[in-house]
Amino acid sequence: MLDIKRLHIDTTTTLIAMEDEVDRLVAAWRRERPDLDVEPLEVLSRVSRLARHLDRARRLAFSEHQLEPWEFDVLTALRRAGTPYQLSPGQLLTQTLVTSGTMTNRIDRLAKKGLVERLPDPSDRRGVLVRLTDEGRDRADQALAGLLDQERAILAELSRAQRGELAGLLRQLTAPFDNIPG
Amino acid sequence: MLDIKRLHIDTTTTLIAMEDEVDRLVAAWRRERPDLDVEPLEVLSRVSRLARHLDRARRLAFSEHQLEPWEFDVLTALRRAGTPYQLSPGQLLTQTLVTSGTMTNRIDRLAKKGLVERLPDPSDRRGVLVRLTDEGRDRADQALAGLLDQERAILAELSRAQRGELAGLLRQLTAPFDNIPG
DNA sequence: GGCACATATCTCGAAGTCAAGAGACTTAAT
DNA sequence: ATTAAGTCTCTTGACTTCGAGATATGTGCC
Repeated sequence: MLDIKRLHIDTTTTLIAMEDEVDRLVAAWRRERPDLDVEPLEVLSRVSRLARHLDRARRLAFSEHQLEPWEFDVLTALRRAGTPYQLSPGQLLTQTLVTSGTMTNRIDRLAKKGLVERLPDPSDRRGVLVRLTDEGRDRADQALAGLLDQERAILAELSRAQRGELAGLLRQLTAPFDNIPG
Repeated sequence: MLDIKRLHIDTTTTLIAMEDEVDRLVAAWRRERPDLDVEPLEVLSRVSRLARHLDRARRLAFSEHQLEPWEFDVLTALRRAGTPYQLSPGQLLTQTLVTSGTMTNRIDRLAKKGLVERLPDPSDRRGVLVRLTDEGRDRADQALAGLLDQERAILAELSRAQRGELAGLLRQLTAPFDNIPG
């Protein structure tokens, strides 16, 4: 059985690894189900749990700018599109991985707050274009800066080289999902 | 600026790294906001996106056992506790990272399906103990085996050593959240 | 042109989550 | 004993999401 904590110590050479919830979870499964190989949990349970912690941290970071995470997701998708900061609702939903009903609702609420506006698509009368207002762009830019500051603090646990390595390993796992449409 | 794809190639030595959505997202930010250092996104956006993909995959794996992901989370927390498979609602919420209102609702629904039962705590009359029924235990065991099979398939992208390294790096990020109560 | 099918967006109702607070009980200090 | 503060669980109401279907427009074939 692979001893992951030991490997970790080998790579850092300075500190004893701190235990986390997943170490306790895996130990519990090995006690209760010694017949099963639970090694996959060492990676994927950490991914899921870390994502939950990140959601909470993001919510906190955005609250300083009076933005909800879902608002940030939509505004930054438009911001990344570049000037004139316009996308169709359909393009927005493929980027944010939500359903069309949800996106309609989100656009309604963002428009009511004056952060986006709906325009008729000149080339397709079924369609609509969603455009970022100036205030929407500024709010997105400010929130992004705040988010990056907070993420840097979380990642300070790792050296630059370790962050690069981690990003590369994660890419190997995400690439199949992102490239084989699933 | 750190070139993460290059680092990745160095560590694998066999394959060209495939691009993923985060590479495209980061490239868009570097075009639109060249003044910002968006390196943190290389790690943490991948964590969030991978977690979303995992949620979908888990939902699919569990549907073969007529279980929702939230049901699995609660049942397995009890299963891991070991015989007699009892925990308080409070212990369950620290393990599943949901709020107390949500947990009350979940216990209600699981009890209605006959997978858990509520018992008065003999040592604290404010308290309740939630106990797994025999059927609940069997369903949890079956779903866990299915989940592990699926996770092994996702992780087949990585060598055993890479999985160990990834687990160790992730632990360094999760440990502060898990140990400093946040 | 007219018909069938595809596409884009919106509407609506059901379901789950959260946050805040209420109610019941425990603990510790006086 | 009594009081105050703390703990544990449940209740409530607002909010967001999803999924299915409705409406309007576009596209291609005959």
